Amino acid sequence: MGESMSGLKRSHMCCELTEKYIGETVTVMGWVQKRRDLGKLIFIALRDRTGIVQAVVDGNTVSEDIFTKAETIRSEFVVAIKGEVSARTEENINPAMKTGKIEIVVKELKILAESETPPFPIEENSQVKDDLRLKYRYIDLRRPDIYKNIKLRHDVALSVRQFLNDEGFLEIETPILGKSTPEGARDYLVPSRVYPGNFYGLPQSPQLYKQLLMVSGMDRYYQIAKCFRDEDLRADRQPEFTQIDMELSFVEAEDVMGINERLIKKVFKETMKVDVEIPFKRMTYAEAMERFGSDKPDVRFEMELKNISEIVKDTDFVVFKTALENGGSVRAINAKGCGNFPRKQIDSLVEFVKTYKAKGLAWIVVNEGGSIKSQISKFFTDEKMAEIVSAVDGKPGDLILICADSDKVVFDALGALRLEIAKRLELTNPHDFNFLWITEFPMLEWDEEDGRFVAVHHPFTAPMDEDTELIETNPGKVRAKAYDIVLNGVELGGGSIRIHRNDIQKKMFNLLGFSDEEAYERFGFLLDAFKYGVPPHGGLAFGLDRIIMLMSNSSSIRDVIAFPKVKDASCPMTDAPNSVDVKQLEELGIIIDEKINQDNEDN
RNA sequence: GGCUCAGUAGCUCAGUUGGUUAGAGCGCCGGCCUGUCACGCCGGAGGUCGAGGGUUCGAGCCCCUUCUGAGUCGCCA
Repeated sequence: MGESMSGLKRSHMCCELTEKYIGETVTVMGWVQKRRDLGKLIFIALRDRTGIVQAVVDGNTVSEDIFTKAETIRSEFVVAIKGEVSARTEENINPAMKTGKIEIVVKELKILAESETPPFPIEENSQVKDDLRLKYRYIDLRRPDIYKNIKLRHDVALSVRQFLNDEGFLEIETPILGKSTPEGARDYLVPSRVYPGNFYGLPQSPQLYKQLLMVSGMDRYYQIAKCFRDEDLRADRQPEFTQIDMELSFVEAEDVMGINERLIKKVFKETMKVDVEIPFKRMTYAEAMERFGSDKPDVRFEMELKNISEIVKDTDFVVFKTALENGGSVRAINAKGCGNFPRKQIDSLVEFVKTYKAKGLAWIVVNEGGSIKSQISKFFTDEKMAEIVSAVDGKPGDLILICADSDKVVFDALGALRLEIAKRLELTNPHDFNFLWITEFPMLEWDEEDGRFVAVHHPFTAPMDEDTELIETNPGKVRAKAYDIVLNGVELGGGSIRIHRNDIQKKMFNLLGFSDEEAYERFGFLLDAFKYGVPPHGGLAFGLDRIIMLMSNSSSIRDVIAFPKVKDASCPMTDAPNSVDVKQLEELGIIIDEKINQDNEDN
């Protein structure tokens, strides 16, 4: 049972205490990181969110009552300590501790709460498995590295708010209970009690609301907004996540990008003391695909894709020939210095690209002295082989990897392979922050499954002025006023200038396969709003979690979210989602399928 | 939904060709210790080897099924 803290008032956080407090009486409260009991002398390492300070209980000078109490202390007990800050003698200084030059000589000690032995050690660089950490997340959050991430997240959010405030933005909340708009990601649904059988949709983003706020004349809006997507999880994807969401009136793409460059510069400077150079590099979507096989390239290293279709176009090699005949391409990357990869490693690269639907990889090793070894050399003359090697600037010791297929497969496979090789060779430095804008995205892409165009960004993205004509003639070629911000190969955010003309918006919906009636059914409120004076506007949204993940060099987004979910979107701590009372369901007019009930029991 | 990897003490892991009573470090419990800070020394407890089934004289190890977690592909306008 814990003692009352009455009579004691905390005077300092643990790591506030430095040499300048020597001689002062202070009161600190926190968790016991460690008790080191030397018999008649007991050291207590006391921890709060600022760090650890050492307290010492001297059996010769302290009352027997306090000493006995100190002997019962265990890890993670919550204690209050009042005592005098004292200098450590030279030989007792601990240079590894921020407070290592001082210690608190205990005068009063209260055990405010006892603790069971924690299920895993509370220490930095924990190797404990994720599910256990998440079941006891409140303990996991005591670990300094996770605390640092949560603190960094706070600092970033604060810095963002200050910057946007200075730039004239209003922070405005938008509804969580909204209208389901099943275009794109799957919505989370919330049943309505008042209208049984009807549902709210949780927002995938505040997109429509922020555009309406522009119609309202709010001029500049931002929100640090929770968003929800009912799709499968990944290391960098959670079902609920946070966006720094903004929208501006009377702006062009350049204005939005400019403001966000300055925002990033300020945030990195203030929270990380990192200088980010602005303006960021720009690259069109087409260039990014051609050079890196990705619309979010990691440009910290080269290993660029080279199209060698022209060189090999007359080949009899059936793999290349088929790819080219079907309108695909043959492209290569040069893994510099990897010519010594053992066969097994090359085989594993071949297996790797199969994940991306590539049928295989051709490879060429450039030997010392310039001769080459390749399983495809019998299909090509020495001159052709030399041409291929020189196309990717092959030098002795290099490994050239070639993929032939449809452009999509080649880009996917080689784009991913490039990253995989970089990972194996440790070519990237996580402390380099290499920002990049990707621009001129295609507005639409053809969905084979649905047999219709779908919006690459979203249906409110404006086409580029010079491509407006193409909407009628060649929709697939229309480029959008859309821009993504990419950091070290991770898509941090994206935005666009929106359509602000009703006629173009309707055309867009028609292209996406909606009749006027269907478009009205879904987005009528937006189309109506646009009748009453809509300013040209555009905006952008950052994935806050991903930014913090990269800033903190975390391997998963989970490490920067206080209470994240695991892979099946459940929470091991609270056991959400859970079944509910029949009564609750009845009120909502919901009947659970017998088969589902059966499945749940079987599990 | 597919593929890959993992699951052995509270935690992190080892466990050989299938062969005696399943081990280590840390942690935990008890004792000793006045300068520790990865405290030290002595002693101790702690195991449904994820679960179920099978093969075998014998299974942590082999086979099948299944559960849990992670990564990834699909998916994520």
